[in-house]
Amino acid sequence: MVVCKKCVSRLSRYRKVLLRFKDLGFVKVFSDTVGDATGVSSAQVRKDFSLFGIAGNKRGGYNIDTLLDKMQIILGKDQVHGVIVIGVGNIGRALIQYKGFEKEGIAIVAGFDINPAKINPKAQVPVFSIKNMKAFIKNKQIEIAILSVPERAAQEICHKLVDAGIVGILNFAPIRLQAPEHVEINTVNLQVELENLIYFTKIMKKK
Amino acid sequence: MVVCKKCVSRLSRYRKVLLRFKDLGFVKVFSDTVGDATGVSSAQVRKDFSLFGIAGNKRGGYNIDTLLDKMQIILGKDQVHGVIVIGVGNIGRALIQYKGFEKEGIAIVAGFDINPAKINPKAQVPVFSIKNMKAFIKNKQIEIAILSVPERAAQEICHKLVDAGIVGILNFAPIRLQAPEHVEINTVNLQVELENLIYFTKIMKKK
DNA sequence: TAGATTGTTAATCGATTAACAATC
DNA sequence: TAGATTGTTAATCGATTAACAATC
Repeated sequence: MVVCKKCVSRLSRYRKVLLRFKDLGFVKVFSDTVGDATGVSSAQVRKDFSLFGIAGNKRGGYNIDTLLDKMQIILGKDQVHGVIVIGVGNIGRALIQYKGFEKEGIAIVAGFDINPAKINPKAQVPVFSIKNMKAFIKNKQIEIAILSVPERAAQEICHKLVDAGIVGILNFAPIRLQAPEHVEINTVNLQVELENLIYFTKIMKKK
Repeated sequence: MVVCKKCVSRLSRYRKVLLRFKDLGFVKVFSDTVGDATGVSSAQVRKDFSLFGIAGNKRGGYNIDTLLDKMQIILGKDQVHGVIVIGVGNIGRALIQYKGFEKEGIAIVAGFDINPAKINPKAQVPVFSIKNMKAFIKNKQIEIAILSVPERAAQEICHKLVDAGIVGILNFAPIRLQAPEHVEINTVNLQVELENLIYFTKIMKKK
């Protein structure tokens, strides 16, 4: 088995519950404990750990601090990752104002918008004109961008981002972005999520 | 094969591109066309269609209007679904203000918050106290809720929602919610998405 | 008719789980 | 030591793709 998106997402979630366990004063955990807390089978937990080169002690489980140290490195938590937000509309503004990522090594460092009324270089998280985007990305060596522009603008801006050096995009526009192989794109499509819920709740009622 | 989340999500996406094709004046499509536009294999498209009981014409492809009519029904677009937002913080407010779902039969009809400062029953999308949540849900027969409260409050409110009759939850809190079998939960975890991008972009650089 | 596309079956692929030897 | 848990291999499960008969 090779490292896939799902594996990394599970790793994120393992880390989350391990931090909580540590907070509660625990020192070690078993694959079973972590599995229960994350809704994953214990076999899956062990397999994931071994996939990422994380070892435990037979009979002794896993030491939480050791796990967290390893995960820290794997998930790049040993450095702060600057992230920019393109499109300061409803969603974009929400993400810029959200403070929850800071302590997790993810810093939203700037927003960009085409609308002059949105621009505010003096704000805590400054918002600049899209014209300045490329220079900013190159200058600060930003690698990851959150794309929250209207659908019609998304593909063009995606090209510009890639051109400027962005290699990871969290896309909120409801389209499949075209980008080179080396660019990683995760799309969050809220309408699809809601339609999914509507479908399954409708089905449920029929039963 | 049975209908799974992925299948329904693909159906949503097929519908999206079909609307665009129709807009462009097309009358019929082939599994290949739809596949190309959505990044899915043509075999998958045909399989999905047949799974949802949608038939085409051998040699003649699929009629777009027929497809859209069928999908309309399957995805519950023949009625408006009222959705409420619990927690009017950054994300919650963004969703309440977002107007994009309206024409898709998804209406955000109210917000709820525990903070009196957030309450505003006169707004276009009114925001009420959480105390009124249960009565509202029962009264308006709301089935779907978007949960955008802080992590620590999420599980308790989830229980309350289910108790009031909610059967579908779009969860933005970074935890695995516990709920009865019949309740459908989709979780959007932005931190996990970003950590995912960080991991894969880091890997890419090593190569 | 000839050619192209659907609809479905069988083959493949990948991910998850079961099982158990290794071992602390 | 005896018992419990890891780490890994084999088995299973489910989803995707290939292939092709049916047919418009």
